[in-house]
Amino acid sequence: MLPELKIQPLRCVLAIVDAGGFHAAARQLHRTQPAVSMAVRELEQRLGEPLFEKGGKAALTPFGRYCLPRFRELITQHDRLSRELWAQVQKQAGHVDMAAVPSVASRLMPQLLSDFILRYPDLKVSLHDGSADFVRRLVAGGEVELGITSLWREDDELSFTALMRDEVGVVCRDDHPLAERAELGWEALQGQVLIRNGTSRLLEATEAEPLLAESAFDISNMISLTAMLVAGIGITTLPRLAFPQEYERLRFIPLVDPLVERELGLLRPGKRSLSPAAQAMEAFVIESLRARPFAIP
Amino acid sequence: MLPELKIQPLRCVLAIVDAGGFHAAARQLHRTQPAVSMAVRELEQRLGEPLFEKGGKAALTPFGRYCLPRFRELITQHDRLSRELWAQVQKQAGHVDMAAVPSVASRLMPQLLSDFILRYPDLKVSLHDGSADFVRRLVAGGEVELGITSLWREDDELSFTALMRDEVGVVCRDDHPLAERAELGWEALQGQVLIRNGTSRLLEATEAEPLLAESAFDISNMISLTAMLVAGIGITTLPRLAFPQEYERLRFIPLVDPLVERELGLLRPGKRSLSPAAQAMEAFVIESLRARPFAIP
DNA sequence: ATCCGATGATCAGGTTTTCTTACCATCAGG
DNA sequence: CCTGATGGTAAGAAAACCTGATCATCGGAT
Repeated sequence: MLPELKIQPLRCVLAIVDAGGFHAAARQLHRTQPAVSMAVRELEQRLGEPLFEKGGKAALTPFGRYCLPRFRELITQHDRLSRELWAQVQKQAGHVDMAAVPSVASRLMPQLLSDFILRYPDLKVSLHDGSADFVRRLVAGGEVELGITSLWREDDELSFTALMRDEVGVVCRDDHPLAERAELGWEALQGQVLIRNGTSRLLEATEAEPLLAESAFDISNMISLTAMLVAGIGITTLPRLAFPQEYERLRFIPLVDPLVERELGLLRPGKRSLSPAAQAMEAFVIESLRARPFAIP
Repeated sequence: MLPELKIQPLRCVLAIVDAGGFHAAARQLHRTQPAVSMAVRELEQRLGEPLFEKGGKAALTPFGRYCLPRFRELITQHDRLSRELWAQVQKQAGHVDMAAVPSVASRLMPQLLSDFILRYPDLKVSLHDGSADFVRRLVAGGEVELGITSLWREDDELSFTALMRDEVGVVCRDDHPLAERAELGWEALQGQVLIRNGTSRLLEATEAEPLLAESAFDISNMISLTAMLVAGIGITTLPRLAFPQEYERLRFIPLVDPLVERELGLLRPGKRSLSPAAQAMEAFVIESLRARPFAIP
């Protein structure tokens, strides 16, 4: 029952009024004059009421005058929306919610994000950080679109792209007997006070697993963990990227027997797609991390 | 550069989401399913970004979720406009500005307007009143769309439809020598104190014109005029419709020699058209006044 | 496992809409 | 009375759109 207004004919009406004539409007719209005429006529009989006076000149009827500002308003809204969506698609606007494991968030993301906003100055980024499982749940639940984390459980809802290797090593104070060693095997750790942490599960299912059973502490908080290490209470194992370089007295000694590595990479929803802004971020992360040491090509 | 969004495809997207599937949406839109599919695909490649996930189910992409409320908003605006214009055309909304000569405004319009709003309960009317010339200027200037008045000068910008005859008569107090006469010729008025008024020009170019030269007063205000008549200061000539019936002591005696009449009718812009509401009023006025005594068929 | 019903996607075909080209009617100014 | 504007009109071409038939996939029932 209600007439379906199309945008183009309305634009014609505006052009006719603004340009002051059918010919001028046609030129402005890159159409021919009859096209404009017919578009208007079609619109008029759809509304059941003429918009322009019949006699020669392009003068609005009272009804036309009534319509004009309303047409203009609708077209304005349309154009605003069109521009807005276009900006999203062109990555000139938008928002990415992402998450990363703490080591990545603190050691890699600052540089990466600063490069990112250089490339996409108009995109906004929110970065959450938390344990690998936390990151996984955020991505799976759709609360963030991307995660940078280590994979530990396959999930066919999610897809993981490995990007970097991160080798596990032993962390101890500089006055520890092992501190000057260039590398270690797991036997060297036997009998040491080993502090477990969130990354210790990387040792599971390796030859070094027995060590975990001996460990006296399990500290998940990084601040607490480093405090204990600095205090010389014990040693721990950490991936290199998680090793807090800013503590001068702590040393990182690679564990070579067994060689334990975690794979850091990008976690994204498996089948579902990403917002344009997140697509940009995804490509950017892959490109950036692939260009770093320890990258997985 | 900017994509031109059409309303229908947007409506498709909403329907798919609301109905939960392409088939259901097609049913709801009275289209076939391929039509819906293609409309969406066309929209997607116009935007350069998919709105729905590819795999089987009808699930929105993040971009689709972003778009959805905006699409909904634009469609709402469109429908509001469509409904509004439709109401105007169907005379279920709108406004008429009109003007009438005082006699008409006070003697005919009350009943006419009350009938009008019964027929068109949702239309609003503004009624101005003033001299015939004032009414003509309002119509010519576009300040009102319709006037009910007497015509005295042809104007090819305006068009006049005669609707009623209104005969001129003499008005005097009930104790005046002429008061009991059933009709008069102009000679009977010679020597009387004649008060001119705004309608006296109707006598110009008739045999009675000499009377005007003798008249001592020219009173345009109706209240003042009746006060003078009631005071017995003189007599005047008035069209019957302008004769103030509510004064018991005043008498109206038709002037039959010469027979002077004014033609009351509807004045409207000549070439230009009327708003839908004014069209309704125009037809209603013509129909109403044609059905009255002294009508001009 | 297999069948079945439901989902969308795809494609050829025709219908409708929309545009263009060419021509006509009217009017104003030289 | 031409001339150069205005818009309107008609026929054919192009584009957009819709339909009907068909296909691939998936999930649940048997």
